Amino acid sequence: MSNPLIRKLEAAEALTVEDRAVLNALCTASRQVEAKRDIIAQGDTPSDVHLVLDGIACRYKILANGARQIVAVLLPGDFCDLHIALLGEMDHTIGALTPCRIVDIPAATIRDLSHRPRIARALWWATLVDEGTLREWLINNGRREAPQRMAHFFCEMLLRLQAVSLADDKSYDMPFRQYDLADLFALTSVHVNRTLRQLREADLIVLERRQLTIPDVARLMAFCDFDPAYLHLGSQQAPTVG
Amino acid sequence: MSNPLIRKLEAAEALTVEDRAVLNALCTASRQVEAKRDIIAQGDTPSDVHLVLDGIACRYKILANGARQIVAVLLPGDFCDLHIALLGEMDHTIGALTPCRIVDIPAATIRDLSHRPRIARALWWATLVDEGTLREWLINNGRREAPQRMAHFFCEMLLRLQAVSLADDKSYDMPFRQYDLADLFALTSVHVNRTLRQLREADLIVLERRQLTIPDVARLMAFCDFDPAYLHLGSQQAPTVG
DNA sequence: CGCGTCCTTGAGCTTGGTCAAGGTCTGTGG
DNA sequence: CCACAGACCTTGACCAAGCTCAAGGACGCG
Repeated sequence: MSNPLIRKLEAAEALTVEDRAVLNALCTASRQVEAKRDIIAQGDTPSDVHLVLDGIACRYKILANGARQIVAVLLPGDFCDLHIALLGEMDHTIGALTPCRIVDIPAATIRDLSHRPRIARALWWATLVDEGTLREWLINNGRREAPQRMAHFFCEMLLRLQAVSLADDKSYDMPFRQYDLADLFALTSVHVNRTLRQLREADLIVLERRQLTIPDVARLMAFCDFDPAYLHLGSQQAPTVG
Repeated sequence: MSNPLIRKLEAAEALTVEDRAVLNALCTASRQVEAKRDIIAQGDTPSDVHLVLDGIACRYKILANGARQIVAVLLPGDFCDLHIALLGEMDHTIGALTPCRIVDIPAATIRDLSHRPRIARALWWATLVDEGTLREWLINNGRREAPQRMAHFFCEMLLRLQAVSLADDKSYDMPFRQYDLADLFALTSVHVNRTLRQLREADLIVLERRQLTIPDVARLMAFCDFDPAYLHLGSQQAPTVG
């Protein structure tokens, strides 16, 4: 099986054989986390960085008023909390949405990695892509109404899941319950439910038994003004670094 | 004059004399941008990365429906668009809020910088801090109501402006018009106006002639559940003591 | 087959939006 | 020193997207 981390980083930077060996070595010991369990909780002062090898997780924060906001969805090959290595804080929680296989990597190991120039640049690249995604989410949640907002996210997930072979042409298994969607979009689950119905009635999506199908992907993308450039998923590529 | 970029990066990583010389050399040629002018526009395919030496700018995107969302506020020492160096895209606009002094740095120069390990780590660190700020904004805009949302941002700006000596104990010049605030918070300017009045009436802020004063900083922070950890501003970090 | 988890729907409400009209402040030219 | 214009702020009246509360319904699993 190919290592999803290597697959992802090589989209940014051609790694050496040795780089790949180092990265593979990181992933030898993994642990299993059940769906809906936390991988690491806010308030912890962890010494490890967490990498998703398999499964789908999310990063979220619970506020004093009890509200939850999901701020990232993590797929195989994604680091949950790279910032711990350099910033040493954990002010969010990482929760498993589906059963996950997780690698715990000591923060010091990540800092060592940053001495390998290609890996360092690839990790920085990954951080920049994450930042771009966060910007799109801020825009999406801020300035699109519920139907377009949800549509936009469904498009993003289609492409990201395709990149890790978890989606086919036009459909994928939904790892989100409606209350997860609510906390992604800063809506309530009641409103998510009604909005999903609208999207279904407009034939923009089909959603049954946790399987999402997009009958006409181009039409859904047009509906929500989706431009995939921010995901940097490969077909269109960044300038290669000498 | 001390270089605000060096001041910022040294918060992350001790740089060598040579590192500092290289960074200083970057900043020799700067240009002036008037308030409300764009520094670089979305759709451009730029070869330069932009650094704010002086003044206050913001990153925003205008959607097809005409709505604007501001996704970052940039202070002296902040890079506007570091991602261009590695991702080669410009899907947002950078606009000057006040008169700004800007340095244009070729993307290739940034990539060269990434061969200096301390600078590379410091830049990565800066990217991670920006990402953390974006997460807080997503949470703030998503799950706090208008008064707390605005209060939270005013607290953030107080600390960030203090870090670059643009704010004193409890007040600073507001670089934002009310419609800028609207596009920061995903509200309308009418609602921003009413919410500002509420905050004023609760004696949480004083805002006159574009000068914001926070009579009781700890009280405002408590009001909006503000925790400054995500800003990673170094030592001075307790709500009560300065 | 019964229970827990999640989904669905209705009725009424609230936060924040829309539209529109004035008001204030500042800079400029007469 | 005044008149005017442009940019921004303020306010009112009304509207709607999305929220709250509450009750059922579907479905998978022990």
